[in-house]
Amino acid sequence: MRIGELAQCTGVPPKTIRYYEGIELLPSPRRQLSGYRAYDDEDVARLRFVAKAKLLGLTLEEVGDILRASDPDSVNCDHVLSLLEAKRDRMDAWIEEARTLRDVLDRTIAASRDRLQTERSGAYHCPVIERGLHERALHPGPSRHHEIEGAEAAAASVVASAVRSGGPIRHEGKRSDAPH
Amino acid sequence: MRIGELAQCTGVPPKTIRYYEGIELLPSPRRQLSGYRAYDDEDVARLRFVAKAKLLGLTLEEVGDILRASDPDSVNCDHVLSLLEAKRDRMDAWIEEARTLRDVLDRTIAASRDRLQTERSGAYHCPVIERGLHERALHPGPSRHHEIEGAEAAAASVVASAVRSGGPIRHEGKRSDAPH
DNA sequence: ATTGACCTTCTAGTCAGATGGAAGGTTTAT
DNA sequence: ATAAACCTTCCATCTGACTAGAAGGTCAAT
Repeated sequence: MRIGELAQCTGVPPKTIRYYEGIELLPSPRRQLSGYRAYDDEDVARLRFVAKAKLLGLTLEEVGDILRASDPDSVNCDHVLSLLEAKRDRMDAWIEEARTLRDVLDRTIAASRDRLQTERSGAYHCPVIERGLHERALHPGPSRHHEIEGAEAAAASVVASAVRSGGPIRHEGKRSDAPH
Repeated sequence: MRIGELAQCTGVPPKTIRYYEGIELLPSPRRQLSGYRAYDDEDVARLRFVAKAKLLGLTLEEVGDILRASDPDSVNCDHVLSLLEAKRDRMDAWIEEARTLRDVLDRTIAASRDRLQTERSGAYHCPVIERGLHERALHPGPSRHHEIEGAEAAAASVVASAVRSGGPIRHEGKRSDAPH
């Protein structure tokens, strides 16, 4: 079986398979006379294991630990289980922090909206015009997001501790999980 | 005020301030005759705003959007609020996914432990010896983490969808949030 | 024979958010 | 005078998990 077929039947792209080999997550396979990588059923099973472990939230490093520990009759399942348990516990702590952060965010939003609410009264309200007419000459200071800037220091420190410990702040970049 | 003092009173390290300037998150400040960057109170306010927005979970790009939108009388607070709301909603979706993933992980652990439990019976049980005595000759197949590999496809697909949409799988690298 | 799909290695880039260090200039205090 | 502390620019590196592309070799079918 060549790399394309392995990719096909595991859902892991060829590039990624070579990458895994490069970081020594997977062993170097035999080669055909042509130089092409030759895989067998055990490779399929191993790569499927890697893919599934990854789905369960293990990092490639953790998966590598497991594979490398699979040597002579070591207590693999215990190792796997303890890794999974550690991961679960970390996720627990982590979801907790995320919830805290979310609530602080929500409270900040509510507070800010309240403040905005008291400013604008009528139906046809446009802050731009409003400020153009009344505020400009009176308060030529820095622009209005100082309102937001005034969020309580207490809240900020709560968030800080959440963030510090590896919180859920993350930008959704382009994540192409679909193989190929 | 030079960069060190700005760093001191905002808690943002000099390197990071220069980095922010480099990515055009902060404007290039005036320079002293010596070439040193010269900051004033507005720079302090702006950098504090950046730091706080970051604490609230906005990315630098989002913060940059806000700062850049702070031009001529634009509806800044609305912009800020909608960004924060979008962030909060994303976090909600995301905590939900994390919880799903956590539960799948937990169920997998429980199921695997059950299977292990049925294998080992007595008090002084060592899988290594056990297998050495009984299993080796009988089942010379691939090692035991195929047990874990057998996690239900349904569960895996649930996790897959969680992961695909930018789930909480993340390795805690060294995050030094403490300034200096 | 030649097209096209597949394979090889290698280098380099992506995302976010910095951090480390080298080589050198300035300021301040003793 | 000189040492320490601070500043400058520039370049490289880190995290994790890939992905893109170039330049070229191999294989199956028409």
